[in-house]
Amino acid sequence: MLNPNAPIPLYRQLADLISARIRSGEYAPGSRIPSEHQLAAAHGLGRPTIRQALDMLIRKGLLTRRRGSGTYVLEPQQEVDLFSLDGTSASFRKKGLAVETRLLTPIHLLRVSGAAENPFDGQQAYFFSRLTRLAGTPVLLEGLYLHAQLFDGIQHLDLEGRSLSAIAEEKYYLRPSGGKQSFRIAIADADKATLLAVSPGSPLLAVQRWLTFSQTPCGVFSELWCRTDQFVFTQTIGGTGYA
Amino acid sequence: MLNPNAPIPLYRQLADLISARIRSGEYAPGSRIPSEHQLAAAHGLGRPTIRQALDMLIRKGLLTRRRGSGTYVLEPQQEVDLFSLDGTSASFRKKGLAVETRLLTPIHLLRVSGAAENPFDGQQAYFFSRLTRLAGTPVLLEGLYLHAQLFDGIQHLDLEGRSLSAIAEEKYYLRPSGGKQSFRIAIADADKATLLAVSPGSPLLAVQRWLTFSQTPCGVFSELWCRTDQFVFTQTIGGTGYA
DNA sequence: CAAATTTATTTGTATTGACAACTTTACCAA
DNA sequence: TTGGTAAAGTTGTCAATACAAATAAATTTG
Repeated sequence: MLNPNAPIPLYRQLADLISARIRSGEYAPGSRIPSEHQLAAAHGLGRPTIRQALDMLIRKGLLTRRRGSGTYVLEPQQEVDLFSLDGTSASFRKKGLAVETRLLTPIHLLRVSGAAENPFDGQQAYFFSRLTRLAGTPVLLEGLYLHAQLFDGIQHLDLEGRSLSAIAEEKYYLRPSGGKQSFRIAIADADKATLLAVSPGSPLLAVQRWLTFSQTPCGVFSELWCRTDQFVFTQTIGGTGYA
Repeated sequence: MLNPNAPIPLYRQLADLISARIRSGEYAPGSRIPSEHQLAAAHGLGRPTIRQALDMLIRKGLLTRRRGSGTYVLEPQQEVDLFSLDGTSASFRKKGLAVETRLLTPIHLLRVSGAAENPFDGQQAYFFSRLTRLAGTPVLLEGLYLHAQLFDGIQHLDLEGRSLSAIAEEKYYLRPSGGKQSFRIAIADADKATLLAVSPGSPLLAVQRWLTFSQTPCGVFSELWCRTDQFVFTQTIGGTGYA
């Protein structure tokens, strides 16, 4: 089972094993996993090593500990999709509403200019835009800029029907390490009014987002224009970042 | 210095001591703190206890470790204030703009009713409201609801000039473990228009926020109405949550 | 003097052991 | 049957010890 000669430390291997048991349903949400002493006996490890493994999973939000009682599996938390709508489209799908996202501008490399807030100003970046409809009504317009070197070759991939965060993680091994976002009320110009089916001059929620990757201060910059008369822009906060 | 008979565990006391040394500048950003063995000798503690203290500070983003080299103080990161404006007021202070926050409604216990999105609906909760001015112009109106049991006795504390997150942490040992927020465009009614010095019917950014504490699904619910014509509502994302 | 090697230092992993603090279960008396 | 107490079980804190892996400093060699 656990291999002391492998380069991966034992506590890590155990965390992965327990994580797999959670994922497979062997340790169901709400259930209590074996005690630290039991796990130590079962795996032939010391209790501090068990605790290190469990500490990891607790920090990832998979488990919680109750002193005197045991260690319990938490309900799965929805992972925040920072590339787009966050929890919003998932909650709409739960309600059975049709969510449809279509590319407006296919992804291509361009030189960004005259956009002071865009971190790629004066440089090349990949750009694409898309429109999301909710039960047929356009509700979200997005423009995304991707770091040219980090996402080298992405224009050859098919973006339709794929989550950009999945692509970033699976193809480029990239996970955002943090970022910044801003919110303001923007007034719809003629183009955006047409795309979002509102009157010119209507207020739209304008969101800008800067995503940081570990070695890159800004790897993704996105701008979203939302019709909050049609839906509520919701977002999960933090998760485990404040424990 | 450290008191083994105090109810606070030694690793916690040490973390606080090191944290205070960082804050006072004794351990400057970029500098290396004493080694784990040195700290153990200096405080008469075992190394695992030292490591527990340092682990805490590393997770809070104050320190970083380099194997074979030592433990270093990180540049201060702006801590997200989830109780209010996030990074926004700090960035305004940096620009030398006067930020003034005043209580409108003093904190008191009330029974919440007829507010479907308020998690305290049908229950008692502490409530207070405040107005923030930027260079004299009202820009942010807030209403905050606090869990009656979690914040027992808070009405006796002076809230003026104190950050609610500092109070929550120092007085109640509470840190949010996560939460949810929503954004939409609201239309200013007469009251809000007066308070925020806009015309009735003007669009305002309406933010709702639900903060979770470890044993309490919702400990703090807040509603904010922001004039984004006067400032940009910005927010740091995640930080260490995705590492 | 520069490069290579060795030594010292420091963090990373892992162990056995002990006691404290809290929760749960079992048992007994009213 | 209910309430109180004791025992058992479990996590939380803390220790001493040991070796591995990486980095930094010192020493040696060309």
